[in-house]
Amino acid sequence: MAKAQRRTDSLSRELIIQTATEILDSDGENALTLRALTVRLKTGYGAIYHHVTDKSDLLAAATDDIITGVLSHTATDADPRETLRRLALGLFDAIDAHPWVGAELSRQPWRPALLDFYESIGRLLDALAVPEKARFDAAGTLVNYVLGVAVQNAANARHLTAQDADRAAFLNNAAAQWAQLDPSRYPFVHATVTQLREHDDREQFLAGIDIFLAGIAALR
Amino acid sequence: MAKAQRRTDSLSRELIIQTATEILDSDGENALTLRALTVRLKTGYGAIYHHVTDKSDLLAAATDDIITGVLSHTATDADPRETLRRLALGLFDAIDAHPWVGAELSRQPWRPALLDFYESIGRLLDALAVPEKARFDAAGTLVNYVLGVAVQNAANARHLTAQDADRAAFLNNAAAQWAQLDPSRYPFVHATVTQLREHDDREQFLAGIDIFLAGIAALR
DNA sequence: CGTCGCATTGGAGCGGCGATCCAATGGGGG
DNA sequence: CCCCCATTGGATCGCCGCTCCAATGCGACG
Repeated sequence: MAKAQRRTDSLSRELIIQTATEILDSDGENALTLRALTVRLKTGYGAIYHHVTDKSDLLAAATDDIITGVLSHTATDADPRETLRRLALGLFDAIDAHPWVGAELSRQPWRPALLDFYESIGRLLDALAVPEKARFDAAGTLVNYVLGVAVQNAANARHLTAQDADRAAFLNNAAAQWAQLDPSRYPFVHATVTQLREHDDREQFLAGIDIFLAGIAALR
Repeated sequence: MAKAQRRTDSLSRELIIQTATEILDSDGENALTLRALTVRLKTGYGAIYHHVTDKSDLLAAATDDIITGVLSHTATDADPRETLRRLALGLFDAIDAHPWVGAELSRQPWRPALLDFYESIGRLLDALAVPEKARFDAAGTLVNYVLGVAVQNAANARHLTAQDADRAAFLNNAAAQWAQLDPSRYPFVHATVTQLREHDDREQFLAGIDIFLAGIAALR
């Protein structure tokens, strides 16, 4: 009675990771503090650290969960190119839905979950008849491209929550800034303003995948 | 006499940025604290904040310096593909020498300096006769790839300074871990161990650039 | 059916961070 | 020559991740 009551239902690593994911999804990356976790779980620091070694351990586990989910839910197609597109798009959609995953991958790009992704890509490149010597470089290239997009997405999400404007307003604002650039110094950027305003991140991501696939085909 | 003596030579934004760059280069990303800056500059917090709005402002300025330097020192070649390779390699080398730039770009991917990079790529794609509609996607794809590599580099550098082993030992360690993976579950990764140990990041980066260039050529 | 060991819990407190605030200062313009 | 204000240095704040430890009650065991 002297001290606060002790919870009867048991805490668990899974519950902590799940709660962390909820906080990250609803309030953004830097809303995940241990304080916020203790409040939400109605517990103390010690209980959390008994199940989790680190904050980075926590983030890594949450990220692994998301990526593992993507990989296991990706259907295989007869055409390896189509399977690779689905795999990449699945990752894109997951990172689009959970932008903090992109930021975490930029900190820890070689998590076990990404190793599975890497393995999948390697096999698909094999099916696409990419020569063995080129496969290593090709797989690394694709992973790096996806990683770059992930980081980009995470950064965009950060700016969107900072100012609470929606995506359209954000793009219009960026486009307006681009339009004000000196056309003689930035002819390309200036000419691209319309496409910036109207483009779809997902489609552009897929366009990049297709450029990569076309480039791979040239290696055959 | 009552308070400490006041410096006679004047502080400046440039000096602060330069000192920050020195700390970042010699001791890594998270060695840059305001405390470390005050010690190195023999000054106080107030003096620094009088010239710099933020820590992020400081990092952004330091990053812009590095990237601007790269862009201005890249020679143009008659062949646009070669110029593009040089541009990309210049950026790679700069990020290799200053890995914290990669981490900073992952936080703020649309700094003015990167806009110049984007503009250069756009012009080169024009010179490569890439159709106007495809240029936007192609440029974005290349930027994303370079960004992904930058992030990867920054992460590798972090792990290298954490354990003070050199690069060869680090790669051998990673290769050993890969080699211990279940060959039936990870046939591709398992088969790639040798290339992981022997590969050159710079060459692999360039191989990726060439894959994308080949893919872009197919758009013509 | 006790009882007791120990895995689990909650929270006070530590050191370090970025950032703010303000009194002291001294070089340069009138 | 003097005084004003741009510039300086550091005390201080609030928040962070993390450590430490006393209290607790569940379940194994006699």
